[in-house]
Amino acid sequence: MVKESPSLRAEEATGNGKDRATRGPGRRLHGAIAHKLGTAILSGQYQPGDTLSGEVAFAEELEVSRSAYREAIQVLTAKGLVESRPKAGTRVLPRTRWNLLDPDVLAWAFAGEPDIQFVRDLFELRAIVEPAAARLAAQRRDKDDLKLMKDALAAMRRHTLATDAGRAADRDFHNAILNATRNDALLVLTASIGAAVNWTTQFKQRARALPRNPIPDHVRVYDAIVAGDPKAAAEAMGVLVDLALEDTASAMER
Amino acid sequence: MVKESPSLRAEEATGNGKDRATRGPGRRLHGAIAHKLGTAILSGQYQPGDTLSGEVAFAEELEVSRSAYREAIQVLTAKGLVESRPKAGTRVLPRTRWNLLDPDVLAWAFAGEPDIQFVRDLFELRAIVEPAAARLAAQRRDKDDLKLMKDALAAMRRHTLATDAGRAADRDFHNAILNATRNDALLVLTASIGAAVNWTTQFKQRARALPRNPIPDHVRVYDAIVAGDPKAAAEAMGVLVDLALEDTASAMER
DNA sequence: CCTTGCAATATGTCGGAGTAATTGAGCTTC
DNA sequence: GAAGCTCAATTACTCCGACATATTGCAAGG
Repeated sequence: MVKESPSLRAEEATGNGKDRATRGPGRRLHGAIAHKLGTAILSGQYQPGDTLSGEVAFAEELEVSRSAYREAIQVLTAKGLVESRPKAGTRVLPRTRWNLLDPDVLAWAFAGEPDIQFVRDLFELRAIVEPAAARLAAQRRDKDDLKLMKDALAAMRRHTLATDAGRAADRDFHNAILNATRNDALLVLTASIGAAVNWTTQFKQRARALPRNPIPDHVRVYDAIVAGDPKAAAEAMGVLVDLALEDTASAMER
Repeated sequence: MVKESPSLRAEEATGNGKDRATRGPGRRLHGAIAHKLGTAILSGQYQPGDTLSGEVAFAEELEVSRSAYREAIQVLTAKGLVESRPKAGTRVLPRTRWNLLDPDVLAWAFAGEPDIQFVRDLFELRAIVEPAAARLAAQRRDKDDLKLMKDALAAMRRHTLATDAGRAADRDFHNAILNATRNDALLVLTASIGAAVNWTTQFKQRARALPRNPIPDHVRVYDAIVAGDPKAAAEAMGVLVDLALEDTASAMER
């Protein structure tokens, strides 16, 4: 048995409890374990069909109690990543069983080197859903929705997409659109994907300076929604997503 | 506090272990608890902001160990339904935090009387995604995909939608289309929604005899995909979803 | 080839020690 | 005297390790 000093406990031992509670990988110990195992699975370190042999062995290796490990496994099971059966051990399920749209799973998928094919799938889904959302928003928005969009747009103008505040404003803008659709299912879906994709945006930023000014494209979407023109809103959002895809794709190919 | 004789243990006490293991609400004890609490939350029995006060109190009331209750809470936490913090108790999160696209959450949502608005949201999402999926399938399908669709279609003809086998064939047909898109994200999303919606299909069946023969509509989709005509495939799938929505809506209004 | 017994392993249970956060009392300040 | 702040006690979650149980894969024997 090799002591690898997994540093799961070490994090706690440093007494830096505040950080762990506010923005650690998982706020709690089992959350940290779930994060560790989740990223290992998503990164392909464990293949579907592999077995995480030994409840006790794992608990010892990670230097945590069996309870903590068990609760982490419950989390992974709840997200469809693994399945535990007596005697057989805990096995990684085939990819089709994974809840790829779960925010945590998405976060784990993008924790390491994101799979290019998966990123493309996500953008494709986004290209399907977001224009449709813009269409619905153009039909159903009220004054409050428009105000939220306008404010977010103004914030985007003030800061740029290179800053945290700017990216937050971008998220706010898209969220305002989703809210205007009055569709909860659409909201949670796109919010999850958007959050994950924004991870790749930082990626993109790191690769090179922003190649174009995104404001005019956003304004076109906003104007169409204000005008209550569903067709124009969908088309404007379509080009927005396409451009984002282009930028990300070219950034990842280098 | 009312004693409601939770009967979670009683199920085990009857010695009917096989049933619980094969097709119970959740295969395991904590799964059963998660199902119970999950349906209670989804049905609005617990409102967002409410607190499930007391780990020990709940464990005693349900007559299970604290560990089992705790693992169930982990599952709910993983799905974004609740959040546990020391001293404050376990609180139900606002609806926007829920992973509404999680298969289990969907199942819980449809366990009782499904919320009409939510069903409409789901159909709306389906109406957005499935035609787009058909479009992609028409572009990317290969011979094996077509064979799967053809077989499923034949099975649908043999059995009707009134039988389990027929509904399974329907699912196979749609899954074959999703597989042909070569997009995993699309696959898991629509599979989840489809499964949930099929719950309402049984509902529909219970309400009245099937009002129309669904085969011709399916054939139109199939033909368009065979021909490699994306536009026609998307349109044909669009009418298919619309008709399903109509049927379900009229069935729920009575 | 099928059945049966064994053993390995995950599941369920329990109670206690530890820890973090809320609450309210007591104090200080204006 | 009222308002705001500090701090400690309470409270509930969190983690732990050992024990009991049930399921199942595997192998031996019919």
